[in-house]
Amino acid sequence: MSLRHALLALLTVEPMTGYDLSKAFQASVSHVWHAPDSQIYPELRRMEADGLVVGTEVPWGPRGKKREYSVTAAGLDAFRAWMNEPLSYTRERDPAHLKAAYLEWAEPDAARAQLRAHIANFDQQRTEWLEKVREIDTGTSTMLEKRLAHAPASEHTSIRAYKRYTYEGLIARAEHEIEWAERGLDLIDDLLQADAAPPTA
Amino acid sequence: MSLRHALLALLTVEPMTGYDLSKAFQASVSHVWHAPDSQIYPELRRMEADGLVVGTEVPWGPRGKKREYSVTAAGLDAFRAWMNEPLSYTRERDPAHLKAAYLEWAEPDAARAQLRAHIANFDQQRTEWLEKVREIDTGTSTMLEKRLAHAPASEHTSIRAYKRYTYEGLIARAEHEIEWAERGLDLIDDLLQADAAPPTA
DNA sequence: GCCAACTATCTATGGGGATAGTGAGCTGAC
DNA sequence: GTCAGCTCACTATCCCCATAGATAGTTGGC
Repeated sequence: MSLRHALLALLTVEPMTGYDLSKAFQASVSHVWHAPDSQIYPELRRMEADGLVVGTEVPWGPRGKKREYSVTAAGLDAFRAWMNEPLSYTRERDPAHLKAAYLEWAEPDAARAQLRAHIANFDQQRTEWLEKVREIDTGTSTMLEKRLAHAPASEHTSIRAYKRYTYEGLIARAEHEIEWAERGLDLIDDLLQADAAPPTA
Repeated sequence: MSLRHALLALLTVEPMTGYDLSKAFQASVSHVWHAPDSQIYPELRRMEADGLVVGTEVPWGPRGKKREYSVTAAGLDAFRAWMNEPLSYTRERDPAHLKAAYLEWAEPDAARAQLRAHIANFDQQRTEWLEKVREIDTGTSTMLEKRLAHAPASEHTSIRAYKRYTYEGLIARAEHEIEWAERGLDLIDDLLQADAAPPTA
């Protein structure tokens, strides 16, 4: 139920079309939130029906048009309300750790491939987040700079700090996952070696 | 699509009823996988139709009966196949980090409550996983000991090692999340202090 | 002037999962 | 001997989301 809030979060920065939002999810904010356009467009309609956003037709080229959504006062209220209410932590599903717990069933090569894929996945995430932090620091994050432009100067430090804080946490998490998978690769080797040369004691 | 594999994983240890599986998800394996019984029973039926498991009626008390499912050879094949094929990493949704990125919208108290809830959540997980590791080490994990009883002695080291490895990773992750949230609490305080006493430079 | 690539929006279908309820039998404590 | 609490199984509904595909207009390069 919080695609809605993710959309509100992005729209607090500036009015956007469904397409813009879809791009934003695909690129910058992926791995924090993601949604296909087939989910975004209808949700925007619903949000408009609920008075959280208003859509206005904007000409696009000679004949084309697009629909740009901006947050209403009610939308801001809803977003603030969500921000002020605690999250409910639902039990998660974690296929990677599920598999790890039963790794003895996999061929050693498959087990290694699995862990390497884990590393590759989080290494890519890590790279993305590092780039985000760099953008925050150099002032080249378009979303952040737009957000700052609409906010009083007194809040700039906080806004910047929270963004950085978020991405730092994600980087640390990615690094932790990489480390864990690397220890797993070592473990596989150790177990195979122990197997090849059983204890002489 | 991998509730099915989670069920297979548990059933490789020993035959179980839907109720047993539901309990197993609620207790021990929650946070790695979780499913309500309303999902489990129909899935077991489907798995039986697909030949992955067979259910047998077992008497339970004078009049009652229960349906115990055990994995078939085809089920073992399917499980091994899944173990040997790489996971597809889908983009995840992370409400906690989404919120963190927009923390300036929350009241300071709400922000603190949010982070404290984050800490409480992962602290509880951490406690659970630590207990799991303790059970593994002391041989009091019923599931693990049953698994070992059915496995050749040569594999005992690996099985034990992979289980431990999994839980260690989860513990480290929980600790990382706690650390991150604690840094967040400090950050909130710092930003409020800076606000109260603006730079004199 | 045409084609490829991109922008923009929408619909359909199906699976997975959350939530909530029904109903039956069993067990043990009081 | 009965009531509370547990074991066991199943059903219904609704939402979220993934995937895929339809459609139409725009822009830029060759």
